[in-house]
Amino acid sequence: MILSKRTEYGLRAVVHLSRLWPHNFIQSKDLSREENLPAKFLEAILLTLRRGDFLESKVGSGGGYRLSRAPHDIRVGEIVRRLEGRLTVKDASGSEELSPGEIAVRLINEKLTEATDEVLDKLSVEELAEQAARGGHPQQSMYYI
Amino acid sequence: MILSKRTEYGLRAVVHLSRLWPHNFIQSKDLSREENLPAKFLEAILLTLRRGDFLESKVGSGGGYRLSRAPHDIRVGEIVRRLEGRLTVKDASGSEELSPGEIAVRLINEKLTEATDEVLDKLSVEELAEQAARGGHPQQSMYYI
DNA sequence: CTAAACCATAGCATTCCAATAGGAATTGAG
DNA sequence: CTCAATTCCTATTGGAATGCTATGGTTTAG
Repeated sequence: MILSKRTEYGLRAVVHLSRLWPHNFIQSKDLSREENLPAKFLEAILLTLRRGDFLESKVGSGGGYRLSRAPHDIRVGEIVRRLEGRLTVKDASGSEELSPGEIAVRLINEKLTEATDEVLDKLSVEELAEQAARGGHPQQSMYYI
Repeated sequence: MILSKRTEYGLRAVVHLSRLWPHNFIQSKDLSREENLPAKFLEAILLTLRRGDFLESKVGSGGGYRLSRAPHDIRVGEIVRRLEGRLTVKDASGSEELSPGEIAVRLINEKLTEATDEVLDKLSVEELAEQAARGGHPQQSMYYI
């Protein structure tokens, strides 16, 4: 159940971008340096995210990327599904007679998909970035200090 | 979040085997025919499961496989983890300083692992086989008819 | 005009996956 | 004792996916 590098880098980029929101653009090259990600690979990933309407870009000299929506309004699941490119839906082959074993597998897949989707959709990019900034702890008390 | 063929076939085999429990052995060849699985590939998978102590085997003429424990006592998660061969635990690299993005990724991975493990460990092989036999519905009423 | 940036496609190296090949070891049947 | 059936074991293959790079086009600020 491990994420691909593509998804991993994409998430890191998005988390980084969410900390700049809603201020101005950051350039791919700078982002790759600051997050220590392979430059050209990152470019391709950012492009995918732009096509998925998660990013806005400004072309030309002085251009760059920024989130197209508030981090609060982006579910982590949207990002992951876009990058992972999993359709998962290759069943639905209709009237085939399935053996109990095949049904069992379908059942497991459904349960897994449901569980992971819930995890990923329950969490906004804002919440994720916040938790990560706190060092990985879900909800450090606001009232401490 | 899709299972590998290896895991899929393994699950189908285990579900099949659970319906024979606790009676006698079934041979790899017959199992592959009845569940329509590639013979040699299945052999390798059964071997893995045996090494994982889920199956007992009898060698030689008249040999075969059977579950080494009651279907009630095998969690689906055990099977899947064995076949999927996931270590997932390649972090823990100690004192490295992680960026927020990296922490975010680790967080997501942890949440996903937790969620999928819960799904898979909540379910015994017996329950899975039963649900599959009913056509995929979790708990058809016992009291109907 | 030109340099800085995004946009786009093609390609490469490596790894992983699904499956097979070929045989060694073991055992039951006759 | 011999033979056939069966599990056990290792190696290998073909193909796809992954991770990444190369190259060049397009747009825009100054």
